[in-house]
Amino acid sequence: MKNNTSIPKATVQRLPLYLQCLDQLDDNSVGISSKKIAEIAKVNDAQVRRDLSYLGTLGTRGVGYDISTLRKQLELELGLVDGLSAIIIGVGNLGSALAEYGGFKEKGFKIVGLFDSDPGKLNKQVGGLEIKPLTEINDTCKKYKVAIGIIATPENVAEEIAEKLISSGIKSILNFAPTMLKNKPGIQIRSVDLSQELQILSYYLDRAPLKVSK
Amino acid sequence: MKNNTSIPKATVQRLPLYLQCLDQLDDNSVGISSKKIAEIAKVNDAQVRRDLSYLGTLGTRGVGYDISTLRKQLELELGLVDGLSAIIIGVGNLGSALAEYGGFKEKGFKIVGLFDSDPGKLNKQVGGLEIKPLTEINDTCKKYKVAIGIIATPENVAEEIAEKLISSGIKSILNFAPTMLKNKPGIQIRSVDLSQELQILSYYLDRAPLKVSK
DNA sequence: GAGTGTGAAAACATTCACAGCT
DNA sequence: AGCTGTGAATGTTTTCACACTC
Repeated sequence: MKNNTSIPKATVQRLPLYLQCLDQLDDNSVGISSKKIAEIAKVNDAQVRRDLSYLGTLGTRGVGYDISTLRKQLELELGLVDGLSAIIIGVGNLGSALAEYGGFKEKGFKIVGLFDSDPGKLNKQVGGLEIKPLTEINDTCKKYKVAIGIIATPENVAEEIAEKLISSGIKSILNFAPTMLKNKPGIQIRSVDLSQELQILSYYLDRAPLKVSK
Repeated sequence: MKNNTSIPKATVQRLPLYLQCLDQLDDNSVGISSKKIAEIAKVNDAQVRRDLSYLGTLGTRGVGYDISTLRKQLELELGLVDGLSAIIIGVGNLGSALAEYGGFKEKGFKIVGLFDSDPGKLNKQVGGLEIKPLTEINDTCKKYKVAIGIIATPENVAEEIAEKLISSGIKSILNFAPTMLKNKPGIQIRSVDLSQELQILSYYLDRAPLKVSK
């Protein structure tokens, strides 16, 4: 399929999942079928084929997908090829955890700055980086062409931090503070609210065995 | 609307969001309109009304929703009323962050146990709880009727931890390990993969201004 | 006038089922 | 025989638009 039209949102959400599936293949196999991916990702196999077809004609009929080609294409489509830089604002427990989280580098992201408003934390090292004051956000963004800002501050300052990030040229924000940031045009915001995840689980508690509207 | 039919998945995902919106109302207002909620939650206002209508007839035409009634109903529907218990397995950076994360108690969840396989961590206190060995998971689950298990271990042990949790009677798992857990019938699993969130943001980087399929 | 609740329409997403390639 | 890619069918979600209530 020729790729002019843009990829559906629902598909974009699953692409990282497929990438994860590939990483999880223990054996050194070379090819994989949509059925196998579907099994690991827990989705329908037609779904996998349709999703992957948005990336181009990647598979071989009767055979399957070449793992290395597929991985490359997924990374390309997701824009992971040239190691995006990110900074973390708020180096409390969560911020530290993120700073030391191995998964980011593994997936091609580079944390290039840690920032905190607490003077007591300045110059401390976390995950190999020194904690800097908020005033240096702008410089770091310029210097490293930072693509993504990760907010791990308390909720009450998240909004002003978001504005600071945007004024430093950042276009994408991953927000861990449990607050809804205001919409800014042209800025991508994703929020991960840990409590909300628990709340969703809570809804399905004990109802799981009953028929739930798919 | 009488509520026999079950609430759509997409709606369930948004209910915690609406709850968050209410918490965020700084002023001591008593009522709120779907339009206002929509603005904060960044969704369409008809969506808000449709979603809330699944919980019953909560609003008053011409007036709006009573905030306290609405909050109560949201909490009821999500099953948050009787303070669910959760345990955390893996007390590394992320596990510690979760253990000390205030948002959980605030939203009515109670962390009642921390577990780690590292003997060096045993008996240390984190967030007011002592770290226990994995062998005690089962006892704690029974004693506190633990509803939810939170996995914050390295990926390579996540699967076996999941099985241990299930065999201790846990029906809902929140998985932070970057690995796809196998499906178990009757068990609810939600995964939060931090890298995947960044990857999704990465896709929309610099494409945001272009027309992206909604 | 303001704002809900909801049919009906539109948009989007998933799944089936099979032709076509290896 | 096995597996992809994709029309067509189906299912789900969102949005419109308006009757109805306060």
